[in-house]
Amino acid sequence: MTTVSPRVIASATSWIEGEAVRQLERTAALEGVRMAVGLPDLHAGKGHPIGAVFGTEGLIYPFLVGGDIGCGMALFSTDLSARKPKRDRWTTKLRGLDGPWEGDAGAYLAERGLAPSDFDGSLGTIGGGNHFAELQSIDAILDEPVAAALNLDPSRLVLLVHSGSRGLGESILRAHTERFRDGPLALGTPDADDYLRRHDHAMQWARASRALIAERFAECLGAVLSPVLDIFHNSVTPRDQLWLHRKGAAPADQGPVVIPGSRGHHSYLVVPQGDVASSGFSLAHGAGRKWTRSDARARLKPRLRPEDLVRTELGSDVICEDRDLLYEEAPDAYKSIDRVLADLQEAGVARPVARLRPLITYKTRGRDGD
DNA sequence: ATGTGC
Repeated sequence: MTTVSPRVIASATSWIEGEAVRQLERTAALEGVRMAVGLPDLHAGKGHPIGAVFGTEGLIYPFLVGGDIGCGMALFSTDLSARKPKRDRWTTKLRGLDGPWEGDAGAYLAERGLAPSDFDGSLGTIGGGNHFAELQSIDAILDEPVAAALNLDPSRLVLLVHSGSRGLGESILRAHTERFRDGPLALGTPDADDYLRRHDHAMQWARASRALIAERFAECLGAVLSPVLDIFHNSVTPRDQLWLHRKGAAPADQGPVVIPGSRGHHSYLVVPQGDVASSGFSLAHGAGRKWTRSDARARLKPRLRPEDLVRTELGSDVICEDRDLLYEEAPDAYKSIDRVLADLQEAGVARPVARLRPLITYKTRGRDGD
């Protein structure tokens, strides 16, 4: 059996944890894997790395997509003026997003041609972990023509939503794992067809949920939205003769993507360029974790109070009433988004279009909703 | 990541 050598898209000065590279190598050695690439935000996950793409032939591995099938980033422009942001007022008005949507989720999904599921009560909710909805200003335009083609207007704020398929994707992976553990599915078999059908449903559910999160957020502020882009970073999809398993990897073959920094740093809108096959048709999906969740709590609790974390270095507000989550998701727990972007630029696979600056990040109002 | 786990 031939083993492919994984490529890591990162300069020598970028810190990549040894365990993440070992996970990349082990995963690259799985049966049927023909291509493995670590993106600059590569970090260790639970057995397999995050910030990576694996191309297989003949087989698919549901665990390489993970439980949050269809997780991704959606960007919307708003009619809110960037010139005089009413940050305090908006921060007060942003509530009620944690609980179930009061509207008819089944009808919302049906309008998009989607069948109902047992998890539709979570549609339009952000969820936990690194998920968020963030109001941002367009700090700098770095590629005028591309920005203009996307109708980006620096005088208006934008809304970035990071969320996925909540309990739905998790249930799909669990059903697979109960029968096959961490085993693959052979393409063309009924089991593979069944998984891919459910996977595609979870993808579209996640996209619909991001749109609904944005609508609920905008409704709190009385804002009007218009969609700019929506991209998946957890998925398995065919490309040429390979099946690309993206686990925390943005597509490089579907136009512009947003790469979020930490909640205290900028995000970048970038456009893929050059030989994107060299990076597995993929780009980084974020800054990447530097510290595990437990490390972040242990290191930061002694030196930072929650009050220090709800206002960031860039002067943005973070709405996060879950104390532990505030530490786990602190900007210091993440690598530098500028380094990640520089690595992609040096590899010749992406160039920046706009720099986005956080104004208000909504994580959670707490377990009781609001 | 998780309508989260005893």
